[in-house]
Amino acid sequence: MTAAKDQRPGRLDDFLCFMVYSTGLAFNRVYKPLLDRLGLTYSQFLVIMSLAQQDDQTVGSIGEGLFLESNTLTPLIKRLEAAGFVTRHRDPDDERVVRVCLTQAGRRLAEEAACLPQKILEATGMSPDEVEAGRRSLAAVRERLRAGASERG
Amino acid sequence: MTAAKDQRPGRLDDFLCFMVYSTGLAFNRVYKPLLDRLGLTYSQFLVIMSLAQQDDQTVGSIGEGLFLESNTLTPLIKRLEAAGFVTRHRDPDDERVVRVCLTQAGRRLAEEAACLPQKILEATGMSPDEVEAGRRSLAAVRERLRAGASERG
DNA sequence: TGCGATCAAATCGCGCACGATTATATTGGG
DNA sequence: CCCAATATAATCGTGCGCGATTTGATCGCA
Repeated sequence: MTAAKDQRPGRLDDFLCFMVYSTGLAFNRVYKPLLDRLGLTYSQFLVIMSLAQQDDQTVGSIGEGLFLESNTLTPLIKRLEAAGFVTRHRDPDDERVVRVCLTQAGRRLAEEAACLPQKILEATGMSPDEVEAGRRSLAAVRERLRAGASERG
Repeated sequence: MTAAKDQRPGRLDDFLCFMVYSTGLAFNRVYKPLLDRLGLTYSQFLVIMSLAQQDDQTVGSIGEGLFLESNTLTPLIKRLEAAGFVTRHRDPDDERVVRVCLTQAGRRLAEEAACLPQKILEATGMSPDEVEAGRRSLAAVRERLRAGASERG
């Protein structure tokens, strides 16, 4: 049994927030060598996947899906443009808006990259049920965290 | 029902990796205003918690617990030192090693900060069982990801 | 019509993460 | 004992995240 007088806080692994944080690091480390071969960072990969699901999006709508804002996305998308994977154009109907589209090279890249999440989960040896259970748990956590934020903000 | 001919990849929310990533962002956003009042970033908070659990650690042992290396930790810990929360000293028995200790101010800070994870989870309204289920799922995911990495690396 | 309010994106500064390299100390084999 | 191998931190460059601010376009209303 645990010593009754032990006043020290629990190990970091006992915190859900740290588990999310450190699992994120672990995912990044698995993705990195695979994405390096495609010339993408993980965040860039997400933008490409978002555009593959729905092309010709604005910076704002990409950000809604990824929970990021223009301060993060603008330079990231410019790097994707410099690499030849996307194009950026002001919307003629509303010059405030920038529309982002996949190039042909971007679509080829998206096809190559689309299988990565599946491949990586298979390589971990987890059952689809295990994966789905974790995903659903986290979706609930994220929803709760965001709900609290919108109450206060 | 879903259209049979829809070949597009699933939404980002269908990926476990993205769920971990975006839940990490959501956690950070909840923690940030609270940690700002203490003058800490989330990573600095983790180092303080690690030292509260076990004081007088080396940079390396802190890194083992947090899954980080000296390239990330050295500048971070120097900022904690500049803020007066920790001290850094070369170990006289092995001058390669740097030992990190909480100051009195650091211990006071740790006491204030220790309740944050609990407080935040309570504020989300999730049941302890829900939280623990998510934590365990992720622990398994992280373990699998790290096991795969050590096989290859 | 004019003009302030609003909105979208971009810009800026800071602090992580992390690969690659470097500096310094310790260890071990001949 | 010496020197190569190893170990520990530190340093450097790049790309996020993000708060705060700025730039420029659109909207609304008097």
